[in-house]
Formats: sequence, structure tokens, C-alpha cells
Amino acid sequence: MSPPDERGTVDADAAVVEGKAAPSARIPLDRQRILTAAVRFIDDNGLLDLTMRKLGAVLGVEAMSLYRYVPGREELLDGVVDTIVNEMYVDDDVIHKPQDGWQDFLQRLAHGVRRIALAHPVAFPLVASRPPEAPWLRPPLRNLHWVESFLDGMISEGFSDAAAVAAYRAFTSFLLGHLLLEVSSLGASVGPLDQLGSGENEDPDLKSYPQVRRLRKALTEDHSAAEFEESLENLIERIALMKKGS
Amino acid sequence: MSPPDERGTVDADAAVVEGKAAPSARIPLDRQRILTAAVRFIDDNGLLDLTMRKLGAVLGVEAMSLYRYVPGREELLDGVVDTIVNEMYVDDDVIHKPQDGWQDFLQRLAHGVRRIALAHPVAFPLVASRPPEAPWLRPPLRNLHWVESFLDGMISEGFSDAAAVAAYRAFTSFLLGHLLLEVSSLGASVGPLDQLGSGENEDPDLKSYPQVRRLRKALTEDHSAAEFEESLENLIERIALMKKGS
DNA sequence: ACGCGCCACCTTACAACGTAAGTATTTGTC
DNA sequence: GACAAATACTTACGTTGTAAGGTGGCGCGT
Repeated sequence: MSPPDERGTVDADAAVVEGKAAPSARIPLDRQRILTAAVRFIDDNGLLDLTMRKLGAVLGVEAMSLYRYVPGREELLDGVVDTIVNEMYVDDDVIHKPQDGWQDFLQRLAHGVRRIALAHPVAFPLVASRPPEAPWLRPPLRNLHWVESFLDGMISEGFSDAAAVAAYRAFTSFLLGHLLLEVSSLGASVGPLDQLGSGENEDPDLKSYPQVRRLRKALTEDHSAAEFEESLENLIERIALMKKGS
Repeated sequence: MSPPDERGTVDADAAVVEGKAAPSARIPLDRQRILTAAVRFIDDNGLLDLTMRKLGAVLGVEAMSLYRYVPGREELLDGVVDTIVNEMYVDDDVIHKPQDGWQDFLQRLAHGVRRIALAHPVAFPLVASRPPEAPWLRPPLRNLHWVESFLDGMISEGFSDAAAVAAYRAFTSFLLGHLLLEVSSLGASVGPLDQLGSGENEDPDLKSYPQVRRLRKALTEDHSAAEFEESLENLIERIALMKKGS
């Protein structure tokens, strides 16, 4: 069974015979190509459907070929997380050093992370739940580069060491809570691949839960964006107090 | 090794004939026993090591026997989450209706959830990342009973509908962020079972990350408890504003 | 030009997993 | 004891991650 191979690589000889130049039909499958394909696959089909064989198939390759570039599935997922986190680097709105004050710096950073979360609603929980390489690297800002940027930025804006660290911890915890819940309400989840049928959900017997039933509409409404903004402002105020109080 | 079973069997009729307890060696494996065994197993060995066969073995039973009480692994995990969440019900410090003001109510609730998270550091991320049955049931307060308690409690304390719902959302997002990071720093994770060797981690080359290296000690220090307290107070102040502003 | 090694990918194989289907064994009731 | 129901076991299949080794063509030294 030959799947629809977009980048037909398989029978090279047949192509050669047909006289076509076939200019370097062989793209030799590097690590980054695998990783971005995996991100895409997860966003499309869910984490639980991502298997080495299926990912290989997407890339027009057998499963074992992936092992030349990735030690195993677990490390693949680590790579996926890195790939996603690194997307912030190419985000023009995210700056690496404060230019218009630390408030602006944090605003851009927060919105950058949020954009990533919303761009990968299914994969984002991975960023949150995979263990960081070091215990002081907390999700979702889980690589050294970002932590360094954060601390350096804050300190250059007059924060004491202790205040910068405290701000870092408060900032990550805020981001994680908000974004995880926001993507989760988008129907994403680490666990089950199966979309829940997209059928309009039956009400479980809400008889014994009058408030929930009464407020159901309000509970369903999505104010995530506004809540994010508001909480972020509050957080920034708190961080301002940390700065002064240090 | 017989596990200490707190509740014997269904002693409805047997209670009448109290002559001989007749502890027949066969305790017929009910759903709750499976679920609590699963929680224990996850806390001990990690999520990824929990297989139907191994869980069966722990219970002295073959894997397929579990299927009489649980539809499948996925649903087992849902049951695990429920079991964990329901632990709050037997927590004496958590009350179901405000008695000394809503602030006290929220404080008790928050600390109850935190106690659960810390009691099950490995399993807790499950509570956070598994999709709720309805989109307005957000982790970690992910069952109808708690949401009803929350809303009812707040409204009985004078909150408007809108304010109660807003408080609910802010509260869950706060809890999730803090607790997930707190248990994650405890070495827990959804993903890899393998404890990372417990070896003192080598420093990855921190040369290019001077701030991180300089602040490493401060970053490693654990102030989770104090931060939780402080953030919770702040949250409660914000919720007080919601109450007035509605 | 020629062979040879290396590189990128494929093939095969295996143990462990979730679980459908069928079978055996205990338990409760008369 | 006989019989039905409840409970647990056995077997089997397809899928997974991955260890081990095979294969074919490209590039280099001569």
C-alpha cells in the first residue's frame, strides 16, 4: 500500500527511467523535519495517536529510520516541546530585552506564550506536563535561554535578584494556569485522542446541581482573553510591589 | 500480603448474622478497590508504568478481570482522577458551605486541593490534564459537586451570578498554575516513568547564561508554600473587588 | 574506472500492551 | 447436591516501541 506521498521518494529508479531530471529527489530527513512533522501530527491527531510508525509514514519513511535522528519516543516528545517553545524566538512581537519598560517586556512575553499555546492547543499540555531538564526551569518558559532573558531583563530594569526570581515564579505560574485552562476549554487534552463525538453534549442530570444548571450559560461563555488581560495586569502590579519591596 | 481493607464487603444482610465474620479469602474485587490500587500504583511507579496487567497483578488478579468493573484503561484513568478529587470530601478542614465568610471558605478549599496535590504528586497532573466531562468543569475542581458547592457558597455570601462565575474561573486558574508547578518541582510528571537516576544533575554549560548561573541557588530554593499563601491572598482581594464591582 | 566503505534507510524480530471472545470456577439459592 | 449467576482465567489478535542486522547507492582514494 503506497500512501499518498507528497514528496515522492520511494521508487526513485522509476523516476530516473522516465528521463526527468529528478533533481535531488532525496531530502534526507533531518531532525528538525521530524520534529515539526511530529508537532503537526499531534495538533492534527492528538498525542495518543502519535506513534513512531505513523510519524514515519507521514514522512514517507519506516519507523526505524527515525531512530537515526531521535533516540526514542520519549526524546521525540522532548524535542516536540523544545520546538514549540522555540517558536517564540521568531515572534516579532516578543522582544528579548526590555525596551519600553519591564511591564511592556512582560506583556509581550506573556502574549507570545499565549499565542503559542493557542496555536498548538493539543500539544501545549505537553509543554506543561513534561518534566523540565532542571528543576528551576519551570514550564512553560522551559528553557535556559528564556529564563536567562527573563532574569536579565528584569534585573536590567532595576529588580533585585530576589525580586527577579520571585517575579519569574509568579509569572510562570500565572501563565501555566491560564493557558492550560484556556486550551483545555478548546477541547484539547493530553489524554484521549478521541474527539468526544462533537455531538451536543447531553446534560448529565443537573437536577441536583441547581446553581450549575442555572448558571450554565454563564459558565460556558468564553472570556479567556479578557481574563488573561486582567490577570496579567494584576500580576504586573504585584510584581511592581515585589520590585519596591525588595 | 493482604492490603488493609477499611470497608469489608457489602455487609447488608450479613450484618444480621454476626456470628462469624467468615472472612472468606475471596474478596471479590470491586471498582473502588481497583481505583484506589491504581492511584497507589501511579504514585509509586508513575503513570506510564501502570498497565492493566500490572495493576491486575497488584490485586492478585489477571488483567482481563478488571474489565468487569472498568470499561478500559482510559476510563480507569478517569476513575483515578475522580477518586483523587473526591478525597476532598473526607477532609475535615474543607467545608462545603461558608461558615466564617467566603474568604475562609476559599482558603479551606484551596488548601484542601493543595493537600491532595501534594499527597499525589505523580498522579495530580492527571487531574489537570485529563479533559473534563463538560467544558465548564475546569480542573482541578473537576466535578459537578464541587462546582455547585463553590457557586452556591459564593452566591450565598452575596456574590452576584456573574461575580461567582468569574471567581470560579480565577480560582481554578490560580490553583492549577500553582499546584502543577509545585508538584512538578517535586519530580513528578505525566510523561516519563523513569526517575532521572536521582543523580545530582550535571550543570549543562551555564557559561552562556550568567544570570541563571549566578541565581541558581535562589532559583532552586523552594518557597512554594509561602508563594501559595501570598498569591491566594491576592486572589481573594481580587475576588473581593469582583464582588463589589458586580 | 573501479572497488570499497559509509550512510541513510529498510527488514525482521520480540516482548509488552490493550482488549475481544470464550472458558472455567466459585458462590448463592433451593 | 443441582443449577444459574457471578466472577475470574485463558487464549488470541493487532499494535506498539525498539534491538539487531541487512541493503543499496553515493563518494572517495587509487
